Amino acid sequence: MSKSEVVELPVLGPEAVVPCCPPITAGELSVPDAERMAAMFKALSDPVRLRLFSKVASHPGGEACVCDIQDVGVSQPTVSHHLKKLREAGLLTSERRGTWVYYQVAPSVVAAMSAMLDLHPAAART
Amino acid sequence: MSKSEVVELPVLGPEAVVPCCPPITAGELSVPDAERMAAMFKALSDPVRLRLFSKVASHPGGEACVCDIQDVGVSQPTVSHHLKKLREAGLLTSERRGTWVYYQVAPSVVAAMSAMLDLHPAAART
DNA sequence: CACTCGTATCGATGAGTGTCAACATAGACG
DNA sequence: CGTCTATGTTGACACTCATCGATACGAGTG
Repeated sequence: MSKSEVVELPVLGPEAVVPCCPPITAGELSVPDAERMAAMFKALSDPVRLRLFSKVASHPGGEACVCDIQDVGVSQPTVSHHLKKLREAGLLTSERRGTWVYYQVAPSVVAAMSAMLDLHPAAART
Repeated sequence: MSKSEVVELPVLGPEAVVPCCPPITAGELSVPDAERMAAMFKALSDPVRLRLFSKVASHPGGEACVCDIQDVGVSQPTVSHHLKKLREAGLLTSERRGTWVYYQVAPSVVAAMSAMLDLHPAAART
């Protein structure tokens, strides 16, 4: 997991949601922070999207072709629609290689959630 | 309704949403797990709810009176509606003490998120 | 008991969302 | 070029949701 240490800017739009947010228990969230965090949670608030994200994340290298993950019980346009939403939320990135399109977990997504939730502060400090 | 009993919600069944879920990167989520996790994320996918939750969580003892947190820019019925949703999602619990109603962060909510995200596995395995 | 304050519920409404069928686009291959 | 496969886009529809005003309930207080 050495590559996920990098804090590079992925190919996100101008309104990427992921890089954000103070710990949730540290104090009252500001309105902009709350909106950013809510947008991120909203992207994961659908069971189909969650399963798609999970399938990509659990694939070797955090990368998967659409053809590998599209069996989630909904039609192909719906899969494409959900993948687009995950992309717009900054949780996934996509790349076309030949015939197929591959989706990757955006770098430092889980780490951003970790910071946001301020988990195990004692362990994190030491 | 009883006096101090606030546990009569018909919507919140025996299975609250929070206690759940394998790590998100460990493998493909099962459909029931995805639905549970999505419900939890959905409860936090609204900026107003996120700020309400944050206000409760950042109060001393993880507890706050509604009167202390209801200034989030929406009307009082809307605040009540959002608090109800957070309650139904298992993220908050409520208790009436005299005139005021106090909301607390449900135990092990953050820990559940931690397990779900598979953060700091060494520390989380305690 | 009447009045007031804090909180929950109801009903309505406008905005948003998940889903699909149909169509469009892009690359591979003959 | 034509065609096949893999994804994305569009338009429509049913459904959910966030919000509010009005109202009800519950607990103190005079």
